[in-house]
Amino acid sequence: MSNKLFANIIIDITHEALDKPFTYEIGEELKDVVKIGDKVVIPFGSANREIEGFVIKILSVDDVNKNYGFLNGDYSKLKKIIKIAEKKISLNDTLLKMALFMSDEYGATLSQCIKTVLPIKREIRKNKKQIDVVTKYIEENKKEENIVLNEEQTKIINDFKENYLNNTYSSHLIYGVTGSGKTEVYIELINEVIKKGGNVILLIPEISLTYQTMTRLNKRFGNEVAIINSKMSDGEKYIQMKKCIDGIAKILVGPRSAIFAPFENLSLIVIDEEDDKSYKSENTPRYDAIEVAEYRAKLQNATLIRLSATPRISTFYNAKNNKGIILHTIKNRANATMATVDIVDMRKEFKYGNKTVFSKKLYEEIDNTIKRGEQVLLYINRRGISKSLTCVECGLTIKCPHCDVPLTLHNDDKMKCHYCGYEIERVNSCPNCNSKKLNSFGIGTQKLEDMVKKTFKNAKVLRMDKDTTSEKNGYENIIKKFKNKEANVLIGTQMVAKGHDFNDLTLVGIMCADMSLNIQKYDAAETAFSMFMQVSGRSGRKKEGKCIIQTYDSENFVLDLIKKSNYEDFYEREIEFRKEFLYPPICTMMRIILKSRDEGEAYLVSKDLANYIGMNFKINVLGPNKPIPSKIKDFYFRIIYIKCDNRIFAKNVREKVNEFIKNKNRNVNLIFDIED
DNA sequence: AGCACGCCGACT
DNA sequence: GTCGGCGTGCTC
Repeated sequence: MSNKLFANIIIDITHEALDKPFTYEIGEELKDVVKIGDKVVIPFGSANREIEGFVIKILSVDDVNKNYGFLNGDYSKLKKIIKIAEKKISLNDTLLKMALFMSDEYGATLSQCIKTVLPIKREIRKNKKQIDVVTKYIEENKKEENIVLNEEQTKIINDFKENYLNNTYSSHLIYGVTGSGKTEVYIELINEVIKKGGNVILLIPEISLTYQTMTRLNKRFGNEVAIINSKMSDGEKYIQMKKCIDGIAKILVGPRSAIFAPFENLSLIVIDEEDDKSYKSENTPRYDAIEVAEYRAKLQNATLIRLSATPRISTFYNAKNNKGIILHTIKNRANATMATVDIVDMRKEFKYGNKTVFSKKLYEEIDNTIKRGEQVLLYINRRGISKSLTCVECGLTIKCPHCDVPLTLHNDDKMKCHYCGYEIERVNSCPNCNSKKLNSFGIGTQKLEDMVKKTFKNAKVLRMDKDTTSEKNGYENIIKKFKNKEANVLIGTQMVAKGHDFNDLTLVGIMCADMSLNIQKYDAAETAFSMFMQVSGRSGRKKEGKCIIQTYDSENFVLDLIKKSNYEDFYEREIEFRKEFLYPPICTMMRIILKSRDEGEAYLVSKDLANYIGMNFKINVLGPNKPIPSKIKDFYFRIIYIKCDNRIFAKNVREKVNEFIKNKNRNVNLIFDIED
């Protein structure tokens, strides 16, 4: 009787009011089976419908009496666990702690955070022909690479060996220009760690760096490397995770979700290209993988290393001001030359009668580069400049019926919504005034491809964007083709910017810099600066290279500093701006996003809420505003920004805001996003 | 989230 | 009388 066991369970329903543990009895037959982290099936609610939940604590009779004194030993009010749900990767103590951390930090339910922390979402069919994807990288790379490290690289490695890789937490930034050999440094450090039996997580930006990172790591560490990415199936992911749990793999490489690797003996977390935007999740919980990495490194006494040529402003600020990050600088460009940058003013081009998308300078350089047998990369920021259709007579732009964005014209004569996938045949007359005079504005990757082909008859063009990389190896295939010189012009969006070394790539064209510079966000300059630095860095890795930036705003300070390729001056200017107008990292900024099926409701409740915050807290409230886009998949959005002194204050506001909305009982959802 | 309970208007 | 609309409240 007295040796009954109970379990605290987080149920798999995402609702504020249900975001707490429920206590169930563990029946006699399950006593030896149910463990912390297990997924179980339980009866819930008056109808006892069967739902799933995670065991987060095992309780004795005493524990239950303490918490449920009113039961007076009558446990019949507590229901029993039905069974254990099918086993997958289970939730260990470290993962559970990370889930709790994320729930508290980012204001999502614990149930959502537990699901985020577990890499495999669905049941795995026991298919015997599962392939270990790592082998493909090994097969492709049998040749050895001879690496000679320079003085700066050697010094950093020796420092780490002596001081940091000794089983206590410390946090570092390795800041070095493109081509300064940061990769060689972290490979050496990984080597040191696994020699001592430690495990390593290496975070890389989503997809784009996978291929080159894996080929290099496999050369050095063979089958001790495991990998995950979002294009892999659950079965493929499972194989990789299992290798980590069984100790076959010592290193897990992957995007932000790889921070949840099931390693017990984690000693090192490396974050490559730490300023990459993909480390911050855009879905609930809106976690920053670098913050989670910091938490985990502290928890497991591991060393945390970030690397970048253009670190986040906040990272550099914390490193420079001794706020917990140790700064290491590599000054030499060890194995690459620097491209020269030219800024071309498109207003002048237009004035002198050039109405094409290529400035005279860019035209000539593309032509010359192709003639020399070398390669060209054209970068285009697709967001906002995709080809849309507008009526010349009444001014109507053809929009998606479900989202507040124009439909984009594609070559197959379809019009597509880039937010929800909605698709129609190209319309021939204006749905508003029936006019046949529909004009397409803007230029996307496809149109640019057409123009390049038309303008340069020797051009062999490859295009890399969402459409051409959707299949599993789409991204890698394009990179390989370009490396093999099957094409001499590569056109692409953000995804072409990252880390590839093409020996014969000597010209980079940034087609329209203004689209990145004019984004209405406080960190637009930061994002644009790193993007341009990265793209221009693709030029002249092995030979002398050029970069041409086309803009309507040639006096912009960001472009001037790109020309000088001076991150530190950029940092100084940017941090002054953040201080003057109070933005992170000087303050903590929280975005409160209201989401509703009803536009009026979104409007009214957001006004109410902004008012409430302004009345009750001494903080800066901005908004409510309509975000861009303000409607996605038939949900309407409003957004409120608040600026606080610190994160604790922001979290306190978040709690009160949740309460306020709950009591109002209105038909809106809240999403929180914290930055500092 | 999803189900039951309960209080009101409408109806064979 | 009684069927069913949805507002309110609870779930170990």
